[in-house]
Amino acid sequence: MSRLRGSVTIDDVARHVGVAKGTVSRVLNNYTDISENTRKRILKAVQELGYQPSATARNLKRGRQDTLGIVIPVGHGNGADPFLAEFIDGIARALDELGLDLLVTTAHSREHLITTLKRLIARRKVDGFIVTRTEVDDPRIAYLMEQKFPFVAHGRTGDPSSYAWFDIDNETTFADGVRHLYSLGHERIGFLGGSLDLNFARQRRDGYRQGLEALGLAHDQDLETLQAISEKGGFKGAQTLLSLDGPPTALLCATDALAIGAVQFCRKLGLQAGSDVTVIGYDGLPVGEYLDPPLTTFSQSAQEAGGRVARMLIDVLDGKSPQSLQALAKAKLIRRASDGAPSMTSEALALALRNRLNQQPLSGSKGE
Amino acid sequence: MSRLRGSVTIDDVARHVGVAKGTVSRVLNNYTDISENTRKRILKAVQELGYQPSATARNLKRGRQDTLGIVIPVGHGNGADPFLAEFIDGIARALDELGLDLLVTTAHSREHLITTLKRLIARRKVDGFIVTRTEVDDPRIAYLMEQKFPFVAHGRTGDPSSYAWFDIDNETTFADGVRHLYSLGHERIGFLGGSLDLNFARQRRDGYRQGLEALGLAHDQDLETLQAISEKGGFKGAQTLLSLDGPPTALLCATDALAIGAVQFCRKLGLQAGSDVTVIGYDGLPVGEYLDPPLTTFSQSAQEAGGRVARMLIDVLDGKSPQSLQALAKAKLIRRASDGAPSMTSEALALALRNRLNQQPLSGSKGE
DNA sequence: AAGTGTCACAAAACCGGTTTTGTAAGTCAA
DNA sequence: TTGACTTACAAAACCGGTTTTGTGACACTT
Repeated sequence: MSRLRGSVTIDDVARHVGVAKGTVSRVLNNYTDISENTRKRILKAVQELGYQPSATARNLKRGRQDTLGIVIPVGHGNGADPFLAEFIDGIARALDELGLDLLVTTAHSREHLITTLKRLIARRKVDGFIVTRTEVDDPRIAYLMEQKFPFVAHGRTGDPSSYAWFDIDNETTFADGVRHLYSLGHERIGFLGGSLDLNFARQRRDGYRQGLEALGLAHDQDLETLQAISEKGGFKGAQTLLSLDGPPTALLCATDALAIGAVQFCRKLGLQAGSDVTVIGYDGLPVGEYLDPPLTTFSQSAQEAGGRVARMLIDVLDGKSPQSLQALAKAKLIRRASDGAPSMTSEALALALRNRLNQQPLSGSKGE
Repeated sequence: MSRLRGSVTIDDVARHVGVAKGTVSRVLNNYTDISENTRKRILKAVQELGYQPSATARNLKRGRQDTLGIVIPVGHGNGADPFLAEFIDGIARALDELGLDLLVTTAHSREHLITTLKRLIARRKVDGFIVTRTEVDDPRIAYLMEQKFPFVAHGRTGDPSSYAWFDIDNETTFADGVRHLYSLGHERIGFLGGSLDLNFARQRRDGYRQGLEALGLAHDQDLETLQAISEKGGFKGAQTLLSLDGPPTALLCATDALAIGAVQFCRKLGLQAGSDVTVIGYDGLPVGEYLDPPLTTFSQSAQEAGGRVARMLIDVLDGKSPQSLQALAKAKLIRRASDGAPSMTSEALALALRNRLNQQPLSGSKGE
């Protein structure tokens, strides 16, 4: 595996002009102690020979890689996360303007996540990390802080006080969601969430509770269900909640994937999402617009978030204090057609559901 | 932006043991001319000090980066490509096993694509490239071949004879699609494709034509439409084809995004996809399963393709001849529910459509 | 006229590894 | 016993840059 690309080096340029290589370097790095004449000759030679400095050699001396890293957790669900794809796009765009690059690796378990982090740090392949999908008690963040290695988190952990992060105000967003549903006329509002290990899932659940409390609505533990964050999980969650004696007339879902599965369950029972049952998601996935009914969802621009986080990390590398780099954004409700005033009360819904279920016993989940 | 990570160097290890640093290097690289005793002492010190070699320094000498690059075209559509997300996952997994990493950059125009390629090559940040979404006449591939820089393409170009590639047999797949539709009873089969600059789009169109010919069906140019590869494009394409005097009873779409838009158009007109009109996509997007109706589609494993391509690139770097690294795979039809026997003839469909269109004039496209 | 700066560049050190070259000590055959 | 090989390692060169140090030529004071 040899990669002996016989490319032009700084020595070639120096020899071509007849100066020392240090001089060439100084010209290229805009030092002032070079005569105009020499500068021109060197620049011309650089042009002619098509010289570009080797990032590796430069990095070795500078101790910097001009490369940021991101480790993506994969495999604990089905396929890649559409949010992350746009997020990475946003990062790459921001970095491109600064001449930095992004190293992407994946990890399929918690241990592997840390192993990969360690390897990249030890080998000095990156200058800093972007951490996504933070957990309440996140081993990656613990490790990076312990190592004092620069990073920025997209999402917070249980104690977000001492590192840089960018996050959505999940609590407020979900409290707003509850308020929105209440204003539509819903009083029994269900929450379909994900594992509380994930910080955003916990915050969204908390926001849901806060929303209920602010409105003086009773909190009913039965109206909360936590599932795997996937369409399948959404299907099961909707099944759980709608099988209650007093089913919710609206389902606030922690992600679009959950909402999509919930809508599917409704359709399976012949319920119209948007009138018989209201379903709201979160993520603003483009495909939501093409579902039936088009999905009402909270949206943040993943691309924008990526750019923002990348720039924050660069600030950290420039020596800014991480504590001063903490920002909260709000998600926007995109109303499409899966929400609306309830067409029946919880009691009527329960009755309708009982009839359907008797007619048509469930197969448990959509199967292949 | 200083990154003076005071980490352990090979000199520290050498001094700690009392040997020359070359000796340490030889131990770590499994040279045989080291006594068992010395080897043990060095290994112990490495362990104790937690030494890990700097990738940068090693790369400088070796002239190799242990890093592969991928440049993703973005921005000429809406958001990130879900296929690519899984594809990258597949690459990253394969590379992880070999201790290599993946550098991801994005480019938002043709020129930018080449600029980025040039920069990465000149700066020697990567050892080879993976090129995706090949065009019939692809400037990236032309450039890489001219530079003799190692790469593997996912997808072919007009002349795929002299480089390494992995591709789906688009022609056969789409010819099979036509055969499948014919066997269901369809005789007027439409094709909803994308720009012929993209090689896969062209091949799928060609496969469609070949399928018709093999079955002795007439080829009607009106039954082909090319649109932007997006849900919006699919919506417009379906509108175009179904507005014909003799509309197709089945739509073979070049991608899932197109199919999703086409199904939306059908729904808007009150047509049931799967009976009134058959729609088949290509990509096997997971979300297709949760559409109404669940989308019938051709599928290839993006993740598998990523792994395959990564391993091919490593073979190229190891010196294998690119010509010997060319592989064609087949996509599999995943039958869900958007295809079926036609419920009406083309004439009946035309009549039905005319009535709908009079009742309910179109807004042109789905709006916000 | 000698001392002092400045200018513009050369020369060399350095970053942290790998690889080549050199060599003292031990082994073996003649 | 001596020359030829091994063995096991030290020393140095090298990768391609950046940065520090050194220096000759000239201008400018006093």
